This record gives sequence, C-alpha cells and structure tokens, in this order.
Amino acid sequence: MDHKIQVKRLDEQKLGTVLPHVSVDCVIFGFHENQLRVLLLRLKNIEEWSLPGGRLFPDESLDDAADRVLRERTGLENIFLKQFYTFGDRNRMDNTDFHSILARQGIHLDVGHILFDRTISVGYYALVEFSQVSPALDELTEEWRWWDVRDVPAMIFDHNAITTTALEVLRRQLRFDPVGLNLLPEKFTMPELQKLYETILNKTLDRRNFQKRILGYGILTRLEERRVGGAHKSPYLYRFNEDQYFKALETGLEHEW
Amino acid sequence: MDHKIQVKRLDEQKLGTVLPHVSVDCVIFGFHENQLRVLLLRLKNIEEWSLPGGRLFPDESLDDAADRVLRERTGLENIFLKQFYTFGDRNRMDNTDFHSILARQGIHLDVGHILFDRTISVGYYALVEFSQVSPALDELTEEWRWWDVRDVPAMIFDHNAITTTALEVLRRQLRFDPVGLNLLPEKFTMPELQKLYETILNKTLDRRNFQKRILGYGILTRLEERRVGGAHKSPYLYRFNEDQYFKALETGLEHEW
DNA sequence: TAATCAATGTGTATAATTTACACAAAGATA
DNA sequence: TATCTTTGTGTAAATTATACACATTGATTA
Repeated sequence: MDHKIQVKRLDEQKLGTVLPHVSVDCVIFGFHENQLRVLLLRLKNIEEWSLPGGRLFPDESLDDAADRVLRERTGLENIFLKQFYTFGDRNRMDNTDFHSILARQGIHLDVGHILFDRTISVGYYALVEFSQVSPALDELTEEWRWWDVRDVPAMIFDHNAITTTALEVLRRQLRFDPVGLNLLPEKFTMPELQKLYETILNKTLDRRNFQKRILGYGILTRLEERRVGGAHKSPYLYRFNEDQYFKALETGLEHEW
Repeated sequence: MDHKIQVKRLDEQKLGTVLPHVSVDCVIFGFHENQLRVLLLRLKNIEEWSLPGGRLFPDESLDDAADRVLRERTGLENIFLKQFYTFGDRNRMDNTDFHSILARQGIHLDVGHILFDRTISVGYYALVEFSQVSPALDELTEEWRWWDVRDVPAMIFDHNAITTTALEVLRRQLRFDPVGLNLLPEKFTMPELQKLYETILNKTLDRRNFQKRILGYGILTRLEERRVGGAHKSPYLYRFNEDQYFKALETGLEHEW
C-alpha cells in the first residue's frame, strides 16, 4: 500500500490567489482488512507525513474547499465530509519549518510573505469506501499511503493531534454518522459491519446482540445472496436502506454501543 | 434588562494590527428566572443585534481570543468556553453591510481594505453565572441585553444561525458540559437544577427520577442549609463536588435525559 | 470421501435500568 | 387556623440490555 504514481500538475499561479491565515485539513478514513485507516501524503524531500489539505480560494466556502481537497486527492465525488474542529494555537505551525518545506518543493517565497502568517486550520473528516479511492499525487507530493489509525507515522505541524481529535470525534459521534454506508461497499455481511463498529470503537461486541440491535433500526435489507468463496459458512449479504438510515441518524442511533 | 452604561474605550490602533479573514464569535449563555438566555450587543446606529466577537491578534490563539472577548464583555475570568463550529460560507457576511456598519461606528476604511475580505468565524459558546456578569460596552456598542434563547431578535450577518447552532450543540453535548456548575450559583436547590436541565432541553422531567439520577452520579453534596424565605416548604441547598463532576464528565454523564 | 475446523445463523432467560406514580410535611398566605 | 403550593421520599412494573449454546455450512486435509 505504497504508491508513487499518478502525478497531477499543480497550478502554481493558484498560490498567489488563495487566502492567507486559513486552511483546511482532511482526515480521510477508510476501512480495509479490518483496519480503520487514514490516507496520508508525503511531500517531496520531507520525511514527515501530512494530512491532505489546502488553502481557500477567495470565493470558496470552507465546505467547498474541503470537498475540493477531497476530490483532488481521492477522485471521489459526493464524499461524506464533516467539519469537526478548528485548530488555532499560535504555534501550531512553525514558520521556519513551513518555509523550509515549501523551499524543498521548489517554491521560494520571501520569509515575510503573507502565506507564512500564522494560520488556523479547519479540520474535516471524510468517510470513504476504500476500494473506490484512487489517490492522486501532485507536484508537491511524492507518496501516498493508507495508515492504520493505531499506528500513524510522525507528521508535520500538529497533524498528529488533528488526526487524534478526528478519531475521538468520530467515536463520540458514531450515532450520528453514516459510517456503515460510507465505509463499507454497497453489499456487506453482518460480520463485516460488526467488525467496522468494533474497529472504530476499539472493543469487541456480542455477535447476537449486535445483530439484534442493528436490525432493530430497520435500516438494513437482507439480500437473497450470500457471500460465497470464503472458507466456512457463507454469510448473508445486506444493503443499507438509505432513506431510513438517514432518517434514523437525524435523532442518532439511540444506543451508544 | 436593558443597559446603556459602562462605556469602555476602544483602542482604534488595534484595528490595524488584527488578522483579516478570521474572527471569533461568542454565544454567551446564562440562566435566570427559569430562562436560558444569551447576551447580545447592539452596535451604535444599527438596529440588528450582534454576538460579542472580534478579530485575532497576530500572536493570539483562537481560544485566547475567545477568552479575551468574553473577559472584555462580561468582566469574568476563567469562563467555561467551548469551540463548537466554524462558519465559512462565502456570503455569510455581506461586505457592503459590513462597510456600512463600520462607517456608522465612525470607522472609515477603504472598501478595498483587507478587513473587508471574506471572513470565517470560529464559534464558541460560554456558560456563565448570570448574577456574576457585568456586561461592558465599548465605543462601538450602544446597548447590551440578555435575550431568552427562544426569542432572540434579528441579528447581523449569520449570527442568528450561529446562535441556533450553539444551542443545538449545547443540547447534544449536555452530557459532557458542566452546565450546572457554570450556569448556577455556588449553592442551589434540586428544583433549580432540574429547571435548568428542563429549560436547556425544552422538556419536562420527572422530579423523583431526576433527583435519583443526578444524585447517583455522586457529583452533588447536600448541605445542611435550606433555602429560606420562599413560599412553601424550604428545599435543601446543594453544591457541586467539582473534582467528581469533572471526572464524571470525562466519560459523559451516562444518560441522555 | 469422510472427518475436521472455524465461522455463521439463530432465541431465550436473567439482570439491569428506566419509568410511572402518591402521600405526608413544610411554610407562606388568606 | 385552614388553605395552597412546593418539597421530600420509595417501590412496583415495564422496558431494555446482557449473557449465553448449539446446529449448520463450506472449505480444508487426512
């Protein structure tokens, strides 16, 4: 899960037209091989990893900017995105580091350039279907990789803290987010859905009680098909009933897990 | 509850030294006469009301800026403050309005001034003890007033939406916020505490079950004293046990109300 | 090809929690 | 001194959550 392909061109002109002082950073969650993973980037000539992020264009809302970053990085449209916190410590970014990072990307701005002014970052998290994502690199990025959330590498600035906060909020907000719908493929088995919840919550759940509860919400449809090919007894496939799912999420999924 | 006193001097110099593009706005909640109230300001020569807010100084964290705004407005130190959402729609502020608002305060900036660049606002809510607050006006503000949250007036920009969101988040986060400790005086009765919860949640709760539950958390100490002077049977006074309260809040108050 | 192994599908009894509910005592007021 | 409203207090019933086991399936391997 280590890639150095699909280089996109960066329009360097853009740098002059973005807003200073504000950025967005995205924590992109995916689920694969029973692991909750985040998609991280590594900038050219930089050892530490980064969250996908960027600046706002003057006429762009925060949500639109986050959506654009996501689209550019994953190629996905209509991604589930949620603003979760805004990071505004005075020294969250070290300007010297920032200057050096840009310089190593071949971008040479005056140290007094307004882009080096202190910058707050609005954090968003995304829930994406792992198999649908084809991450893209641009001129500044050298590598992308899905990391297990339990084992993320050292990151620039306060990106480790941002990632930690995203996970905390995701856990706390589980009842209100369509995690199943967004992190799993269209058809999935009950054990797969349970594993997803167990992985996010980092604890095991009783199999029969989980099924009883989740079916009780009336948000799942059991298909005639079963998942074949695996060893052991073939489990049924399920699909979410989107309408009822979103209706149920409006008030939250009742229980806390 | 309508005041035109305590005018503070504004250091106009400051305007030139604050960051553009970013502001903080504070929704200050208080509890009085069985009403949940928010403290709003009215700017000179402006009909609509405003949330207390302001810009960041270059060396100030978001939290510090919110804290400063609160301190300036309420005279309180060590206020409970919580960041709840960042508002970043492209057109949340109308620049023409903003220009006109400043002009009517006697502040005449060029329409192209960077302070008129689109600005995002980081929303904080505060929980304050009503009786402790002595709101202060400055050169720009003409009036302050506590408004029942169910009946706030028309406000500038998106301040009505910000207020609504603050209340929604407060309700959803009730389990995690020390509302009792911050909104009530040091000593209070069980019926007063219940009224606070009922008011925030906008629903009635069973008296005996409420008491059973809240006492079950072990965060209250019943004093020997009773509240005297009221009509009818004198209720006991209680005090929060802060240590245990904060410990209980770490994982949330278990139940949802 | 039969036996083995691990995962899946399924229901009930018990424990824990939540809810509903009423009467006596207090203190001001008429 | 009677009245009125509020406060203090406990239990039974209903609901919800938890704990738990065996038969079936399908691949693997003996």
